Amino acid sequence: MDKAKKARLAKKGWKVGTVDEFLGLTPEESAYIEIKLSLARELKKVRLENGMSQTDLASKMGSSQSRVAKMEGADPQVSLDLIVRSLLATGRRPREIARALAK
Amino acid sequence: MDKAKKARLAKKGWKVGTVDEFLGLTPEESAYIEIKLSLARELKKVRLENGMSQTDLASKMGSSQSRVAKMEGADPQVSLDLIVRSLLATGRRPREIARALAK
DNA sequence: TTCAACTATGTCAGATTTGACATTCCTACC
DNA sequence: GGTAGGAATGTCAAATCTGACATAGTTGAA
Repeated sequence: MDKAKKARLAKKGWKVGTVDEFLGLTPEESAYIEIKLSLARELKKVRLENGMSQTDLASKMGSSQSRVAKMEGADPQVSLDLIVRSLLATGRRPREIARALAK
Repeated sequence: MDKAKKARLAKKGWKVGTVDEFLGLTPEESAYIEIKLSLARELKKVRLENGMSQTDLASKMGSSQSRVAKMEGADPQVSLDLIVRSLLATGRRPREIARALAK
């Protein structure tokens, strides 16, 4: 089982201590994941605030529903780039993205 | 000539108005580039503060000198992911990255 | 329950990004 | 001049990410 799979399991509630101690992540790795999770949550929040479905957002930014689902789930196969671009597509400005990043 | 090439030229001083009006970028595209530029500048700043060469940083994060140069130059062929991971590798924490992102 | 809308998950071919390498450019010092 | 260390640029095969699709799971309303 690779880290990606482990991370998905961990996300589903199979967490005992902190994520990084369970997975044996370096501080950099877990910080990276935290950033991704923060932005993923922000994306979902913004989308719902605007009353959009994942399909709506996908077409607005030229992507697909499944990829939006993966973004919001902070899937390891989704880049920070894509999440940031999605936030920008919803109208979020860099400053707001910055605020969300470390939240 | 594609946008990537244009952006590289623009960076070299061939700028008249704002970057986005010269290149005909959408607000989202230029916001994305601004973010990348901000983090790229931060990376260079942090590296120099720590007295490291590009080669030093590259080996510290398992990359190569040329890629570090491209990160600092906000090259279109470099992802935000890589720049963020580099910043984390230098010891920057998410909150500090957030502050740099919109600066 | 059935239905419909929405969301999650897995897969894949094509696109993009990666580290590595070679090469060139730029200073600064001798 | 020459030499050396650092930085920029271009290229490429391998790795990673992407949109699209199929499919399965979830939710809520009738």
